[in-house]
Amino acid sequence: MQGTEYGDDTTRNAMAVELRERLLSAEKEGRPLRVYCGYDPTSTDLHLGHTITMRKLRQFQESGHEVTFLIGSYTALVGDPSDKNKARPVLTPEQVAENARTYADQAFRILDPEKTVIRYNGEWLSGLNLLDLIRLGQNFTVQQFLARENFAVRLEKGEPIFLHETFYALMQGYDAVAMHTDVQVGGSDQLFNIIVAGRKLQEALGQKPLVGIITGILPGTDGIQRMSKSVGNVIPINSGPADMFGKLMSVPDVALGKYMRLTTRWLPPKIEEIENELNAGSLHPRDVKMQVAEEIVGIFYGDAQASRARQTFVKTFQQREVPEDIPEYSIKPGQSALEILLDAGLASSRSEARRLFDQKGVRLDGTAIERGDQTVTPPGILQVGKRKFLRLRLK
RNA sequence: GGGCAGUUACCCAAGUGGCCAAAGGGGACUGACUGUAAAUCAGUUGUCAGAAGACUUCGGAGGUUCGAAUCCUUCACUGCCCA
Repeated sequence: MQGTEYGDDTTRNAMAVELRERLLSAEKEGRPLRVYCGYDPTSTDLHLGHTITMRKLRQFQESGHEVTFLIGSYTALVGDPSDKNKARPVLTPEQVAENARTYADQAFRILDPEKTVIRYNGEWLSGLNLLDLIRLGQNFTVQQFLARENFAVRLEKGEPIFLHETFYALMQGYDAVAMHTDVQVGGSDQLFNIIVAGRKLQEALGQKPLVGIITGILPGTDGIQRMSKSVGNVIPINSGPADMFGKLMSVPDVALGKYMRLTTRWLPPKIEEIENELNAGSLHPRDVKMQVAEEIVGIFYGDAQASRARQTFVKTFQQREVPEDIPEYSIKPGQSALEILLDAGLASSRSEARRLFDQKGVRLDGTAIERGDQTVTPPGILQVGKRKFLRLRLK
């Protein structure tokens, strides 16, 4: 139960007991537990936050249980109200299909492809008719939904809560039923969907209620808010080793503990020791963060890449050197510096580009270019801000 | 269905006829500094323009006015109260 987080100890203990019982009974029956976690394809990228539950799934996998990576092709059409205080814009089936396509590949950076079952909940949800939905709804009261914090908050603030948002929990609960789930993994924001909706529906439909494994929530690069695409604080799995390393380094120091606990492979005693030394001042937060970054990049890209990413970071940002892998740009004759920025996508408008020049944010081989209408003679390295580089050359 | 309130830039939010490209906060960007792309401090943050200036923007459309984010009409959406 390491790295889990329930709202209260009673639930936690109950779940621990149930998990133990379930493991025993499954063993007697000679079958593996059916474990799943669902992911809604609301964007094309999975991010670090998603990987916490994926690593839990991996643990079950390694103990020989049957793990399903469920893509919420149908639930994504509704949008989970759990992770937001606002209604989520409804996605079109085309968008969902597009996003779903990329998910499985990314998931296999963590999960064992041989042992993972991939399913889409449209499989069974699309077959429900109105009567089925009514029957599902008979198991819940409006009060139960209004008691949920995110709905309560929105109600309080006078923000709209659309009826279809309440379907989400029903749909997810039905997923558990459709797959005869023994164990469901999810973040603590899923507490209601898992513990209330899933278990209740299973019981109502004559199944043994599942055991919920509730994991902690990873804050995003701002260090405070939960990592989520809509907040814009994500570290995507596919961001590449160097970029992932950098993004990890930009996470505020206060979030270090959570990152160590939720995303590294380190064991609790090691983490505690690090924290003690941090508090005592014998370890530097920056150095710890570097270790964390290297560890996490290593999980996804391997140790060699991780150590290269670290070196690149040190060179670029600590020693202010130019990194090795930078995009090239071929200058056209007579092209001004401003036009290069625009054309290379380093500025989105002429005004923005001009501001960068005014703020001395554009440098050629280390010397600031004062005016955008200057022309530049390649070869040379054009730097915009601290982290954008362009290797200029003549066409 | 009826009554009332509201819809402002990336987000939150002020502004109720000219001084409004529009306060403030958040975010983002740039710089300084540093221990890091953390923290802190300063600046920038509609577009086009080397300054002056011009143009587009305050839910949509239309109107009143020399002049509108601000007034009127209408449409759409949201909340609250009543049914």
